[in-house]
Amino acid sequence: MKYTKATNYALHMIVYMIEHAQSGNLSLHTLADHFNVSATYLSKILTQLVKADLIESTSGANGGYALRKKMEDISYMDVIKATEGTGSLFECKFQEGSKCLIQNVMAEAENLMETYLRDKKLYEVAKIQIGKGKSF
Amino acid sequence: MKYTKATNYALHMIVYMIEHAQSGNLSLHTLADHFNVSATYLSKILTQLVKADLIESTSGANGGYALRKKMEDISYMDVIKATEGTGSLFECKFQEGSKCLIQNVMAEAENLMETYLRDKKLYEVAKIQIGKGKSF
DNA sequence: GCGTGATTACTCGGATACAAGATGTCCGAGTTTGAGCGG
DNA sequence: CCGCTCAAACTCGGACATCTTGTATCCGAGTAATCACGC
Repeated sequence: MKYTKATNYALHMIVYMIEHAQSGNLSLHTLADHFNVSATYLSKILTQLVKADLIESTSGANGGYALRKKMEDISYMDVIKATEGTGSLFECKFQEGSKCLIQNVMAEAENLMETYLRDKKLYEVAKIQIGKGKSF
Repeated sequence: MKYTKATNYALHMIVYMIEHAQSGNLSLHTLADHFNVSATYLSKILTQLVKADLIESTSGANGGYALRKKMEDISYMDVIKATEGTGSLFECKFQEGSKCLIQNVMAEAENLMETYLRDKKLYEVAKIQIGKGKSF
């Protein structure tokens, strides 16, 4: 099990959008160029972020993507859930519900990671990178 | 990202082997029957556990699989590493090494889960299930 | 009784088939802005 | 100046194509115990 590339893109995308939050809408093309990804593919990922209410999109000329949620509040977990989907990492195939003791332990472990990532905000990274003048 | 079925099987397999540790070697066929999995497939998983030095296999008549590592010491993480492979869950595709701040945070989160699972031993589950007379 | 060989009960590993999910492309359709043009 | 149309600049979503990985099967080979048989 690995995090998908989509998650990798999405996280960097949000950081980039935080850095350029004052520049108004960012077009798909701009983002795709900057990250060197195909625009059509990137649009799929951004759509996921839109559905998760992290960003919003406006179509038509001068349209594009912009943050929707308050930038200081966007956590790693927000983004990960959007791209990886909700649902536990481990599911016992032998017993239904939470009867499986192994599954309970695994869930506890996942929970640990999850709360950590729910507290960590992407804003922190963006701040630092703005200071350094870095782009991603 | 999800844990694979193989991990699910492997964890239950180890618990079962702890419960039946006194019965000598457990044949592939016995295990496959009990968990209702094809023997050939299960053998692949067990081979991974052998390579991770968690269990040992003896071929020939009366052969089979038995625990190698001290049963009280086998952690969830031992098994997971064996089946899922080592290596981080998240790898930044833009920057090499640990230059990516996002990756560092993700690694920290993973580390949290990992240490938890390294402390948790499968022996605990086996003990409880022996008490209940359960099989998995 | 004692070697020797065959049989039986096992695991090992490569090759391969199959399924699912991640990755990526194509294209047609909808939406908003703004420029151009005629009245 | 107003209103109309039209093109340009955008995003949206479905349908695919492709690649990778997990899941699973088949089969031939190797290994160890045990049984049978002949001496």
